[in-house]
Amino acid sequence: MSPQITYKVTSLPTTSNRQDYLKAILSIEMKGGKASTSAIATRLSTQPASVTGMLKVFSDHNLVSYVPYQGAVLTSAGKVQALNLIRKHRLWETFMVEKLGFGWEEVHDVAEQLEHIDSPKLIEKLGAFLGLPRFDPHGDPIPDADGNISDRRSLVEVSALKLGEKASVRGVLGSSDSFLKHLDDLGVKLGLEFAVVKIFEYDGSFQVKVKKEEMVWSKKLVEQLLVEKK
Amino acid sequence: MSPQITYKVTSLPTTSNRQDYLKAILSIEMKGGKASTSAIATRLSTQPASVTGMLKVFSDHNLVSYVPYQGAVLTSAGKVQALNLIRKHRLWETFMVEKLGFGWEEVHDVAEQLEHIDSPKLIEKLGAFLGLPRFDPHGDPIPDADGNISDRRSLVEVSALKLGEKASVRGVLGSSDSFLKHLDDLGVKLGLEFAVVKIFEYDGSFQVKVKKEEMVWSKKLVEQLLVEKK
DNA sequence: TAAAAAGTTTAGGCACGACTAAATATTTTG
DNA sequence: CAAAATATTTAGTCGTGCCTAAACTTTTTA
Repeated sequence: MSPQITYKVTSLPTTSNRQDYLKAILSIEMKGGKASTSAIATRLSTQPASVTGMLKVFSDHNLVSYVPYQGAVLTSAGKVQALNLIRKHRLWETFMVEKLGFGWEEVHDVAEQLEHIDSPKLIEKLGAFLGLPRFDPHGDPIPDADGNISDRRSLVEVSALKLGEKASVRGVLGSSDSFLKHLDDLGVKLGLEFAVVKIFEYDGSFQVKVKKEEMVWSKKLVEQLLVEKK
Repeated sequence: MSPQITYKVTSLPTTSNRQDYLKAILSIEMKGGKASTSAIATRLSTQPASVTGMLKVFSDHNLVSYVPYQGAVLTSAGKVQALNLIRKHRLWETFMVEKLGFGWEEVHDVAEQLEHIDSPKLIEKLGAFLGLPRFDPHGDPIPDADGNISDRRSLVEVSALKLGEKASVRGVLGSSDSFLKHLDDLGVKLGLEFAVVKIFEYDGSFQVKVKKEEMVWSKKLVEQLLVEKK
């Protein structure tokens, strides 16, 4: 019999606070920075000493690899958890804007609460209900259930499209209530597919074809509407 | 100048645990019982000593009136809070069943989490999105935003209707997944209005008219479907 | 009215996570 | 390369928000 080595099995209870730490680390890493103790502390408005304590806990549970004085790096397990939080946050935001009629700027704080609801099945069903969106209404990518994340840079404004190109609506720039209301009036929703039929150089507006119908989008509109090329 | 008397203004931070206490007290009161220390303790699976401590806190903040050894009675402020929790719980349950396709029996635990989300506007919009339902899919009444609550007893099974009566679907008895699925297949949703056109004594089934269309509901179905008479 | 039941108080504990102060390590810079 | 500046860790405390166990008090009931 070879000797048995036992690792800590008991998983770390997920508290809302710990989840905030994970998100903060991911967000620093995604911006290309190093998740140093002080960078995390700044982001969470807390003291470096508090961060050190938390990083040790995370390290013990394999959520980050942590070498003293070297900052934190998410392990794949930690990354999965953090991406899942972002997924939940953005799905809830999408739900509030798309289904409940909230303005974009109102939803962030409530989503901060909702993202801590623990029910994988709820998120699975919510995602399906929303049509498995890959971007939230602000154009930020929503990680899928496996943590895959589309590239924000694959989105362009309508105004960058050329004649004849086909695309799907994925989000908006800016967050004005009146813009979202305007889109609603026109029947423009996330996922809407269209083709560019004409471009009016004169005033920068675009004529587009949605299914069988054609409509004209103003310069202002085509500069704020994010789409994914087909 | 007359002397100033200062009362405690700082409101009690709402924690999920305290909200559970309020709900427990309301639920005991609604069943007609006295919310004694031990009754509350039993319901929350905790010790009487903990309950006493909490009741003192509540009493200091005017959520219950509490006389030692006499149990607790919700004040109107406490009742408002407790009814609001029930409203949130049942709206979320309705959302999950109606919109996300959950089976009734699956939603309680998640609703326990969701009911603690703090955003009056979210609940207002969710209620509107669901069509301001007055009953959840289980037939239990959903308090409105002011705490008014319809009477469960105003609901009857379809099988109790007489020929020619009109009614609206308000909920179901039992919680079998297959039953809900069956209703879905038939297009029977909360709020559906219909009239009883024929009653087949032979097998207990009902012929009903929904808008212009007629359909037959089996004995089993009419005994499990809760409706409100017109 | 005395024993049983119910309720209360006291004393102490635990998890979480924040903070400060002091010690230590690393990086910068002159 | 050594001092100064900066960053990090350690050590020790504190507060919140619960909990339990045990001793004590009040109310109920037989």
